Amino acid sequence: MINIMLNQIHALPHTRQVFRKGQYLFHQGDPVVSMFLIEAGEARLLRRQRNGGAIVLQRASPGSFLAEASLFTAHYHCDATATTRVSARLISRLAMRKLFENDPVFAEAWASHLADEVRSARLRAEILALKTVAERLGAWIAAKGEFPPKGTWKTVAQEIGTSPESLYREIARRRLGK
Amino acid sequence: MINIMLNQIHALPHTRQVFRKGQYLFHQGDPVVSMFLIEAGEARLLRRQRNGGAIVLQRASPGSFLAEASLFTAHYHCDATATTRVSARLISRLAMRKLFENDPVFAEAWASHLADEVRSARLRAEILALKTVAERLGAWIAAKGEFPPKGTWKTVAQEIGTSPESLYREIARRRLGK
DNA sequence: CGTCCGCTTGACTCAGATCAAACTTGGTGG
DNA sequence: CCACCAAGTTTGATCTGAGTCAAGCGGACG
Repeated sequence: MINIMLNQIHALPHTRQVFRKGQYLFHQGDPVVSMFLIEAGEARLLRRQRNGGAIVLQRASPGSFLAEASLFTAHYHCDATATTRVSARLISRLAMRKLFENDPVFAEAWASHLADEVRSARLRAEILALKTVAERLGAWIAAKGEFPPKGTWKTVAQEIGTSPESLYREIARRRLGK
Repeated sequence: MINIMLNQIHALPHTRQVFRKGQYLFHQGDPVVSMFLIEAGEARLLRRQRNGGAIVLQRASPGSFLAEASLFTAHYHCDATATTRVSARLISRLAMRKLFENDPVFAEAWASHLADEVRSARLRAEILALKTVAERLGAWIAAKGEFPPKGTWKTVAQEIGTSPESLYREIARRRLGK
């Protein structure tokens, strides 16, 4: 289902573009002409505040779209920057909209994709709302269905919003039968 | 736009149903026959684990849909329970799908609604990933554009994943010019 | 063989959770 | 009008989970 969607999208007119680390993919206020499908690296969607700080709204890694909401808005509401060197596929927004309007199968696949994103973002939020590392790891395992394989621990620590050291300790604790 | 969608949805065949606190709205595995629009109270979507614990996947408050993803799946993947007394509007899933398939305007509105949900869920996750209460409150204010009005503080504390006391202290700290 | 990176463990420190106790406020009913 | 109750707010005291800094270990890879 999701693959059908990706196939259809890949068939659309597009270009590839590479961004240097720190470079902007687009700015708030820019007209939306393309959808960004990240192929390598990491890009962030963020809103700058007057005090200089910035809130991150999305972290897009390879395989994910950068600002899904931009399909239906004329201008961007946020900035997007590359946190690493990024390679992205730029797909014509107009072509994607036409596809959405004329092909109910694609429309359903897209809505379904969005619903999945909602689910996973909410799950992440609920996990992060837990107070202890033990609970967060427990929830992560319950959600994924498996114990995180060695080699991914550092990444998992980031996902559940804790320091690598704390996660290592929690894992060690579990090994000792709690 | 969102209002158009709600109007269209309200015009669909539906029934209203009240659930007692603790009652299940549906169980994992049940066939999806209706979409739930919460009108009063709070309902949670959750996945139970073998060890007895449960992970919350969504917290639906008045005005929001309970399991958006269920529009496109035949069976529920989770349980839903009422955390308070809940009044919900049950909308025929079939009717909503037909509307989605035949009315491009509705389809767009629905996808747009989902994109918004994605945005806000991701924002919540990013806020919860911040380490200090000061940063979380700062991000919350930046996102909402206003200081939380008195009377809502306890709720805000919950939203940003902290205890009411800690939030009160942080607010007091801000009053003293940082 | 050296270097990098992920992992491991120890020691220290501190933000914030928790418990507890007052005090404000609004609403309710007598 | 007042007694009274419930909720939200304040503030204090205490305790603990986990972030941080630091030092050491082991495997992968050029």
